[in-house]
Amino acid sequence: MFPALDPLLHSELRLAVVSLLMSVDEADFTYIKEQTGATSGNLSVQIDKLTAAGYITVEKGFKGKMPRTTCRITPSGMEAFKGYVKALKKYIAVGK
Amino acid sequence: MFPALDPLLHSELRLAVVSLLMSVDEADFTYIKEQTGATSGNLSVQIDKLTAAGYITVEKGFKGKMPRTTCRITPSGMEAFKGYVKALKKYIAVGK
DNA sequence: AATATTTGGTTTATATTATAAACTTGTTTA
DNA sequence: TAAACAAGTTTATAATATAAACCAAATATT
Repeated sequence: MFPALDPLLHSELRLAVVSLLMSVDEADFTYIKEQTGATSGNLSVQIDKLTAAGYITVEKGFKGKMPRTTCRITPSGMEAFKGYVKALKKYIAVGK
Repeated sequence: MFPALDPLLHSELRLAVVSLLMSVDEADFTYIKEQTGATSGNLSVQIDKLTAAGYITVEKGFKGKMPRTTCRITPSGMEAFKGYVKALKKYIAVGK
């Protein structure tokens, strides 16, 4: 009746990050930080967790001389997101 | 862009409990436990939190000689649930 | 030129949370 | 009457989210 919710995605910030990455080809740290309103520390930690899970990839490079961290969602991350949304709908579709 | 999610509802078990109570007039402890698959301890704690928040009410009585705990959602709980669902949709409606 | 500030993060610490394990009280059954 | 069961509650633990503190390099200021 109530399927388990992937704990990696059932987190406000991680869900926002993955949701954002679903809608764009890539996004860098600063942009994600702006869009989500997260603190750097929190974002850094959550990006690490998503990376460790294989849900996103991180590429570190430079924009001019400044460091730049670019994130992308992986096919596995897309699947996980879709699964999470599907599961969640069992919770929020009242009276069905 | 990503609205805050009510932390009281952003919990797998509490969300299941509230979701369940949205769909019925009332439900007792044992029934909720069956439907959610939760352990008694966990359910007891989460029911307390929802009660403290004013999202549900708890009525203790007896069915014959056995104790019975009946839960109902409050108007405030209904509002909170609706708000949570609305906020959540910003996260799961990709590409909109 | 030296110093201060900003950028782009990482690491570490803390406070909260979810969850399970252990316990309690009373009831039914063998 | 003793064992098992019902219906929970309380307490302990492990995981989590989050913020605070820190760091290195680049840029701006005096």
